[in-house]
Amino acid sequence: MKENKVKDITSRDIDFSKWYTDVVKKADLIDYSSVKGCMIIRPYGYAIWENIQSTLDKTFKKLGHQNVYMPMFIPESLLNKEKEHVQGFAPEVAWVTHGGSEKLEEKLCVRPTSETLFCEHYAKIINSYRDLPKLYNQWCSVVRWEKTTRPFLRSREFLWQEGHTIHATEDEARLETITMLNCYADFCKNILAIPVIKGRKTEKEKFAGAVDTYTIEALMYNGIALQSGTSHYFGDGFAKAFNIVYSDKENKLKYAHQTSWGVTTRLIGAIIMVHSDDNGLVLPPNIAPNKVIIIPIGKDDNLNKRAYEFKKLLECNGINTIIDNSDKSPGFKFAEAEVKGIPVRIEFGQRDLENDSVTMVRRDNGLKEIVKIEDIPNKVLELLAFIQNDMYERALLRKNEMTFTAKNLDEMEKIINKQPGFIKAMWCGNEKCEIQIKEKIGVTSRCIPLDNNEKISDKCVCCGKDAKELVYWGKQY
RNA sequence: CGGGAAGUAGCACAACUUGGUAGUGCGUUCGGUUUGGGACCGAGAGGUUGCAGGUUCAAAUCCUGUCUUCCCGACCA
Repeated sequence: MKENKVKDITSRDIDFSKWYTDVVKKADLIDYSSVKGCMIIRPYGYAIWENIQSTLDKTFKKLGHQNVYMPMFIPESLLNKEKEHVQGFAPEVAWVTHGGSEKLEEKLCVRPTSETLFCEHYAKIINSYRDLPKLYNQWCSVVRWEKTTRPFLRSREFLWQEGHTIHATEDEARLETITMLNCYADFCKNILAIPVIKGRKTEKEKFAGAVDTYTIEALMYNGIALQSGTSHYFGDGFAKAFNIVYSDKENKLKYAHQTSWGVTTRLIGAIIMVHSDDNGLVLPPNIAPNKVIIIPIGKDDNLNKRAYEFKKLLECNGINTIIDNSDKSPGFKFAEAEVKGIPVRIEFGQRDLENDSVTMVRRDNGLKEIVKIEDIPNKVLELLAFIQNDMYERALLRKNEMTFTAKNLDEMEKIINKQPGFIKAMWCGNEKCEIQIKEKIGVTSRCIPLDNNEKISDKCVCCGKDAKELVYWGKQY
């Protein structure tokens, strides 16, 4: 490996946690605020979120979803309507108890999630099968009073989207749940270059109030798993609690079936922990706010003029480009561009121009290439596609390398002591084993994979009784 | 929420042990010289030492509380 070119970033192989916070700060993604766990998302960090948002929003709309906005306050009585749901969220909600100096008659919870608000609304607007389905989504922030906080991975307020849909039948709702799970998985793969495991959560790990919770699980560089998105099938549980009924074609009253699904700013944490390196952020081209940075070397006016020409040329091809023509030294600019993870750097000086060429450098692997000026737009387009693809392939390879199998607890323990990662192992389906594995080995069930029928063994990894399912286990953020 | 560490200029740190009114480097501003991997010279600006109490003639320094950050656990996207 090359020497670390960036000052003040701890090596990720020496102290991964420290490295993560260093990158977050040095790339200028966030600043801390004076309230614990509440971060200021800086312009560069927010630009990444905006890209995530706009890409997903288009996909949602293509699939027929509409955006709405729900209030941020939930009356206590409303939150209390669905038992499991309250129990799951009550420990971490923030309450508003006063308006001005007046004590409120009923305290208001700051939404940790909006199921109850959507349900209350659906109960009002749904009467007939003709009113179904409703495919709503909202972009907003939610508040969960976390004890331990980390930028992007766990903050007390975070940005997300929450889709809430309601359907006439179970089949239709289940299809929606899986459709959205696939939508997230495809987004991670194609846009964020992050491979994920699609799966179902165990009873123990599922969302409070859900019949089934589906998840996409990504593996970070250090082998720790990150739940990166969830999609829930609610059955008619919420419909019963909130009395959401409709008249079907035979004029019989029926309960509706619901789903909800969401991804959060945590995805930014995933991008960092999957792709970035000791020189800072590495952004997949498809999500990078700026795809190219042009750095003219020297202060000749002509260099500047050419830089703007190149920028214009690239932007005509839809490639966001910035120029660094400050009077910092070239080395400084290179390092700065690397910390920020800009996928392609174009550098040129008088020497290059005399040969009608520029130098292009890839952020992901540092490879340099001399490119003829006339080839610039095509070459950049090609490079961006290569980078996107290579970043996914590298992440996939690393995920696969860090995915192990175990037939019994001893094997599990050996694996986890040597190198954290995903551990595939069979499970009998009994929650007692799940708890025991967590207590003894320190890993939790991540998911029961959807598209993997492998049989590691006939027996449960924990109790040795007949195995029912393959489970991905791992340490998690 | 438990266990540990830390908070002094934008950033990294020194001064704290032994109380006497804050310093270094980087950055920043201005002027100049530079430019192919974090340039150089000169001049300047920037601080009620996280906050609140207490001890004292006197507190960055000692004591108490509190807030924030980081690390390790338990809980969660």
